[in-house]
Amino acid sequence: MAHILLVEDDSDIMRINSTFLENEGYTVHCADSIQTATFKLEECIPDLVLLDVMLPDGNGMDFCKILRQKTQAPVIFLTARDENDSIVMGFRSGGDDYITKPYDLNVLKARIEAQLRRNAAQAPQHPRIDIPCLSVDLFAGTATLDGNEYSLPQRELQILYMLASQVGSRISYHEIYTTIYGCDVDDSKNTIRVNISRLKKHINMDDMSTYEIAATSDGEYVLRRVVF
Amino acid sequence: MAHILLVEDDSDIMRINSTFLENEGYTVHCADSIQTATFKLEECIPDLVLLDVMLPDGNGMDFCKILRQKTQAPVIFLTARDENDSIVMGFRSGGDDYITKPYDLNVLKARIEAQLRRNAAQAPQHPRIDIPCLSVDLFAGTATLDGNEYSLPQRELQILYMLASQVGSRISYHEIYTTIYGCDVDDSKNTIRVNISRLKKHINMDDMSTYEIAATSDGEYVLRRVVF
DNA sequence: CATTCCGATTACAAAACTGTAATCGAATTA
DNA sequence: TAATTCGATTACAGTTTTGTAATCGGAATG
Repeated sequence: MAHILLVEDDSDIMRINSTFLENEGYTVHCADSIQTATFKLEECIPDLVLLDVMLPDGNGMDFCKILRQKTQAPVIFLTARDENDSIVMGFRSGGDDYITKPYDLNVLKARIEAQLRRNAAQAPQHPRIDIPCLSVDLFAGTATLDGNEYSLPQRELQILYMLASQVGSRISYHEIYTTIYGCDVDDSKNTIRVNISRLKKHINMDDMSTYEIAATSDGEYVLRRVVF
Repeated sequence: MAHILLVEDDSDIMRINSTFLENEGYTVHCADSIQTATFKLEECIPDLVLLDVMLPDGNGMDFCKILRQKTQAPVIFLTARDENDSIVMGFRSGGDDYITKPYDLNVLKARIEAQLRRNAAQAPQHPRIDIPCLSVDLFAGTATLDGNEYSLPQRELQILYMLASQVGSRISYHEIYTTIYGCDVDDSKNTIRVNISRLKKHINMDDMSTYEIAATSDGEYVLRRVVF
């Protein structure tokens, strides 16, 4: 379950909140000052921060800016003030939500859940190329051709990625080599040839596949769709 | 130099255009009908297509749609008609530009260059994570920490990519394993541990680095920025 | 202080990767 | 038909990668 860092100097509120949140299943780390909070930040990794604006040794909003260098965890401000200016400043300093005291504990819970959900939702979708019948997933190191997935070694993946990112256009072996190796050498042609050969075999690219890798007479390659 | 497929049934225009373009350094493939053009498409890989709208065996715009299944090469329509309807239809069928006859050959040249430039310009920028002092390039298979670039093996790269994509948040070894291997097994913890250990050594991550990989007591990892 | 526990690191061996070189094979030319 | 050329494929060997198992080392516990 998520870890919550609660920064609050009023001991009653602190106790009520932490008890409530622990009962809800959260792991709660408490701090009653900016100094303590800074220290806590070193040992716990909060998934969310509840931050009182008025603290004995400073302003919660200022602390929020510092906090942002350490974590992207959502910050919910807790405050007695509900002037619009204050709210605006809270968001501007990097806050994600703003709750004014007194508040209902179930509202607190709902807002916490909303923030955590939002954070979890930003699914880390992998960078990939997706064209009909062919996709290349750089993260997974795989290619899917006509429904079959193959995991490819780096060199073959890089070449297929380059070709697939410009289906139907010529790419010279020279360009491929330079992009992959950062420089060019005499024998680059052979290296690329061998790796393309391996690639074709690896992903079972044959007459039945939707795509073919064609070589032109002057050292260029093209991934092209075979249309019957 | 670029290859141009010229589809035009008027033999005079054909000759003038192809001569001009060849003198400009392009390789020109000629077709005087849709049938011939379809055939040519199999043997040449055009970087750009000049397409007459009125052809003996059909409409150039219809052919354009078919052509789009084979290549993303820009298509420039050539036509005597300059009614707006026709132009709109041309673009709608997948055309990239529209030139009305009679036209100046230098205008043709300029428009061709513009299309080719545009196509080349869409630089295939690699998917990467970029956060201060750390970047991960999935295409190149490299990571740059504090200015030093290291090329990493797939497993380490995958882990670093996951951690870097959510700096400061907890990620369980369970989640890492599942994401990378697609399933989970009993001994997943050890595998991840070992690979993280390798990763740290590989990119020289130490006390002086901007980031550290912290492990929590319940099997979670966090990439976090070290702030002094 | 001895013991236990657990995460981090290291060791190891099988497997995979990959550049280079050799071989093949079809098309072209003499 | 023989020779040649050149791209595609295969062979090979050194290196890297990687899961598993062993070892280390600090903290907690008895």
